[in-house]
Parts: sequence; C-alpha cells; structure tokens
Amino acid sequence: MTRRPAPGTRQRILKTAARLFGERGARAVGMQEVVEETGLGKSVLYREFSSKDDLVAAWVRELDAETWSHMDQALAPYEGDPARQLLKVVEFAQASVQAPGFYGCTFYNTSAEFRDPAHPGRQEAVAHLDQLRRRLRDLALAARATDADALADMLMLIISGLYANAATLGSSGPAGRATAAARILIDQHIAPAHQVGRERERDSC
Amino acid sequence: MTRRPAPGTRQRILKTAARLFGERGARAVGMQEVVEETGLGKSVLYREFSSKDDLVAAWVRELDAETWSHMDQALAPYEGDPARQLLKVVEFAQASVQAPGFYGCTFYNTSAEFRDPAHPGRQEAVAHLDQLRRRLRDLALAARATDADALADMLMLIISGLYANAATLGSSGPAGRATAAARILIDQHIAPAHQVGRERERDSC
DNA sequence: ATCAGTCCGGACCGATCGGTCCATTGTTGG
DNA sequence: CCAACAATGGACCGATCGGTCCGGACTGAT
Repeated sequence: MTRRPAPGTRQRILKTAARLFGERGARAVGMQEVVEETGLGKSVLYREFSSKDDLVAAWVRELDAETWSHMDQALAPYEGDPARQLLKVVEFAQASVQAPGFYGCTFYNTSAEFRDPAHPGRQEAVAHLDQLRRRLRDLALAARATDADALADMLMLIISGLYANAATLGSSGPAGRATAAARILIDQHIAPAHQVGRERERDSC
Repeated sequence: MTRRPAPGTRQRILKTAARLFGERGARAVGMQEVVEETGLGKSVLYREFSSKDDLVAAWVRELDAETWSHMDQALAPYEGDPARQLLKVVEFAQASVQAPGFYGCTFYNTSAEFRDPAHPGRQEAVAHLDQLRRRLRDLALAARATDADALADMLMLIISGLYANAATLGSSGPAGRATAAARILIDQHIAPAHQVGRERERDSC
C-alpha cells in the first residue's frame, strides 16, 4: 500500500551538489539551484538533508572518503616503502590539481567560506586535514625520519601550498614545483639505507 | 553654499569592512551590516564604492599596499643580503599568522570565496600573489640561486601552505615549521658562500 | 477496480540580500 | 538671517535566500 522512496536519490543529490559547490563555492550556490539541477523537488532534498549546512557537511565528508580511497590505491604499489609513499602523496595531490574541474581544494575552500568553527562543513574539512597530517606523520615514522613530526608538517605545507597556488595562479605556477620541493625535504629527513651519511654533508648545523 | 562631504569617510568604511570581511568572510557580511557598523548611511557608502564587489576589491587592494609596506620594513635591515631576505619573507609571514585577528590569508580567502575570474576582488588578490611570486624570484636571482625560479616557487608553496594551515589547524600546527622548511630549501639552492647567516639558532635540523 | 497511504514537485513563507531614492538635515554664500 | 542646495540617514525596492507545506500523483494490498 505504501509508496516507496526512489533509491539512489541521496547519491544523486550529493553528486549534483559536489559539482555546483565545487565549481562556484558552496555559499554562491542556492538550494533552489541544487533542486533544479537534480530535477527533484525541495521536499526530497530536505528529507535527505536537514539543512544546507548538513548538505555541505555531507558533501565534504563524501569527498573525504573518496580522497582516502583514491590515495590508498595510489600508495598501494609502494607498500613497505614509506619514504616513497610520502613522495607519492605529494605526487597524488599534484596530479589532482591538473585534472579538469579542479577549482581549489574543497577542504581549504570550505574552511575559507565558513569561518564559524561550529559549522559542520568546516568541522569535516578540518578533520580531513588533521587526518592527512596524521597519515603523513605515520609514514614519516615508518620511514625512520630523523624528525617525523617536522617532516610530516613540512609536507603538509607543500601540499596545502600546492592546492592554494593551483587555485589562484594555475597549475602551471608554483604548484608545479611541489614534488621537487617534497623530494628535497624528504631527502633531508630520511637517510637512504645504502647511502648513509649523505644527509650529513648537507646538514652543516 | 554647498555642503561639503565629511573627510576620512572612505578610510573609515574601509577599516570597518576590513574587520568584518576579514573576520567572517566577505560573502557572509552584508552591506547593511557594514553600514550599521560605520554609523553612516547607505548613500554614503554607495557614493564611495559603486558596489559590494567594488568595496571588496578596494579592501583587498588596501591590504596589498599595507602588506608590501610592512614587508619592506621587515626586509630593510637585511638590504644587500638577498638570501637572508628570502628567509625573512617567510618569517614575516609566519609572524603574521600568530597575530590576534588572523583569520586566514585575505588573498587566498577572497579567491576561495569569489571563483569568477572576472570578480575585481579576486583579480586584486591574484595580482598580489603574482607580485609576491615575482619578488621572491627577484630575491632568489639576487642571491644567485642555482635555480631562482624553482626556489621562488618552492617558497611560495611554503608561504601559502603556512597561511592555509594556520587558518585551518591553527598557528601551532604545521604552520610552525614554515621557516625551518624554508631554510632547507634555501640552503639547497644557494651556494655556501651566499648562504643565510648562521647567527640564529635553528628550530630543527 | 478500489482506496488508503506515502511520496514529491513546486507554490509559498518570512528574512535578508545588494542597491536606489527621497525627505530631512546641515552648511555656506550673500 | 535667510535662501539655496548638497550631503545624509534610512525607508524602500525587487530578487533571492534557506526552509515549510500542501494537493495531486503514484503505489500496492485487497
């Protein structure tokens, strides 16, 4: 007797929201436009997501999950070589800014658009960045970096800078130097097992 | 016979706009609120600035001028030592994120909030970042870096990453490693004879 | 075929957006 | 002291914001 909700609705909304929010910014896109683009009615959207803030948070969380999934795939071939994986994280980020449809890092953009620390979308974004930091630190520890925290944070700077510069000055600007910079920083903190003492010559302090 | 406009009005509006836009983001603040905070009427604001976009652009341009002024002061003591000046630029940025009332880099935030390349505020922001890149390159050239373009762009990554991380994870996060990372990259690109002086102790090595 | 019961498109709501305009105020030259 | 006129504060405008709600459409059990 009861009519059943159409399946896949939530994902369809999220896909549309990702496109619109990502391209023009979440604040610049109204809920009306999201509704029109999906072809659904407002009541459906507000059944799936309690508010716009909720939709923004869901969008960010979805991208968080996708990002880790893709990154795990990119890192898998170098399992057991954490130093190489550290560099691969940067290469992965650098490749992503070259892709068509890159309009800046969603996590950084969302933080810029929603300054209130209590905003659920911002919280998701910050949580993602914090997790990235932790993953880099774990890799740096596994790679026996002389100072794993320092190396992880320096690579965070490179990655964030890569995204920020790609979004403003384009992917052919400073963003193009990300992996080269990362290599220098990694070499500085990790001694190749077969080349002991190499970092000593550089490290004159 | 004719009544004369009150002087200093424009600067007063700009100061108020800078506070509100900087703290909560330009998109989150309405013109009505700017008007109320200044204590003036809307007609005055719209006589000085033709539109909100115009006000945003004027705000960014003002901050652009202030930034170069302050940076020139910070760099002046090291005139003739471009390698030291390169590091000083990063130190200057790192100090600025520690200041109370830091809510992220205005230039990156504005780019994130206004994605349309034609937006005057975004254009001002991009112009500022491009000029920063050029200044770094000029310093790198003067310091006889082995690859001045590469060094300048890598420092751009560090500075951008510093701002992005300070805005999201706080000034005690990865942002704290900016000068240390910059030192490594500078050392890597500048021959010992021209290297940064060692008078200051290093955070990590 | 019937009808109860759920779903959903879109009309609608008050609030707020950026921007305009006018009645009032205040100043200044004669 | 007054008349003339620019500067001003804030009422007001249409558009759009996020969010609610209802009447018709559709489903599935009988």
